[in-house]
Amino acid sequence: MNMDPQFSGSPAISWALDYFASVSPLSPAAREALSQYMFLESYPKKYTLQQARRPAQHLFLVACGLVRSFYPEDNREVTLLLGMEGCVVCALDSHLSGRPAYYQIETLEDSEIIAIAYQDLERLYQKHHEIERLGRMMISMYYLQQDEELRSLRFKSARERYISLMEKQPEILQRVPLQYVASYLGMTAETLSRIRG
Amino acid sequence: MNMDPQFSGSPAISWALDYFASVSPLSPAAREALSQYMFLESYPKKYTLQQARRPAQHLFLVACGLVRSFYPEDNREVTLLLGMEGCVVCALDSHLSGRPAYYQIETLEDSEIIAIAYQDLERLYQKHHEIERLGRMMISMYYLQQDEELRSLRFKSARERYISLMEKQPEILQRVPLQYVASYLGMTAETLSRIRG
DNA sequence: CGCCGAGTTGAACTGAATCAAGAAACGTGG
DNA sequence: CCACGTTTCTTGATTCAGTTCAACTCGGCG
Repeated sequence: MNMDPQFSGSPAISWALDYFASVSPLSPAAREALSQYMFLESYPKKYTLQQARRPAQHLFLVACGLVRSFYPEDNREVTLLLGMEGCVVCALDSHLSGRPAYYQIETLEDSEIIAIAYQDLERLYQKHHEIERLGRMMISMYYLQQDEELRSLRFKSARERYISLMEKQPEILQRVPLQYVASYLGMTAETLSRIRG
Repeated sequence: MNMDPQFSGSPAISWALDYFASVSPLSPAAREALSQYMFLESYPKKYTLQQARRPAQHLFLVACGLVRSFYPEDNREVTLLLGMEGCVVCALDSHLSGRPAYYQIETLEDSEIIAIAYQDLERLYQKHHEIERLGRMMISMYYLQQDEELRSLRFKSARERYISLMEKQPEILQRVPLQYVASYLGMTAETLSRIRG
């Protein structure tokens, strides 16, 4: 691995590249090409990374901190995803469909975020077969996640969904305001509160 | 396009290749390579293409007829997808995760099905960048479909879901027994019956 | 005919939403 | 450090969409 900071970037970016390579192997050339288009930035709490109803421009990787994506449906927000360190968050719907995003994305804590422009990503896909594969693997992982969520909404009760979150991602319950957790689990804040009691 | 039947196969297979190429362009070489691994077969009504709790071996493309995939959850089946002509149906969860499939897949009418072995597909992905891209595009489409379903389950009432099916795929209501349509829409057969009245 | 699966209809039940009011926790400025 | 307003969380009473269970109808088909 090339440790020249010009190419490998900050430790956060190098960590992110390692993460990508663990999903699908990357040659030094692909790794270097990818690193050219990854940008690390800091954002304060409550910062909006992606505005709903606008086309998505970037994919985000949480290096540190916490973000959520949500539908600003009606007057009632519905949280879709709570992403902690190591989580990729993006308005995939917009990226894939080319239409404006349904989702909005914002930080819940001060965060370090790595951004990649979709435009750059498209070019990287074309140029590097390995990166195209990485893209395929990543979206496959998202598909599976969604699949599980769908199953969970269809078959599990509110209480069961809460219990399975407690088992799988207990940290979330510590760090995220309960109202967001509630809508993430597909229930009202009142219901969540009762379940916890 | 090579019309030698050895390569372009039956009209159904050639149609399927055209469909794939419309999702993402395929060079003659990639097209020919893909065609080598596509097999057309006829199945009677009620035939099980994919057994639940077994690893998925094939991806299916409906050339003609009608199939459904469903969870054989508890004693109560839940239909996930009703696929008519031109629809790709597979136990993606199993293919992507490597674990046994949750889904079961069966024909609802006598059908002509094109099958591709996942094993062959993997090799094609590695060998042809264009096919890898096709794979990425296809799964992206699935992701978006699922995304919409999730939104629909979260935000729409039973009646609204029925109406939007009537608008988008009215043929389904003609061809599929209502009990399956009901669970596809995430409601009981009784509820669907009341909504229709 | 009479059986059988598919669809409809009715009555009672229930999980979760809604509406409303209070209690705790939090941050900000004095 | 406390007082204040604001936001977050809890608790209670009521309502509602959709489920469940059970009976009944209809249209084939042996």
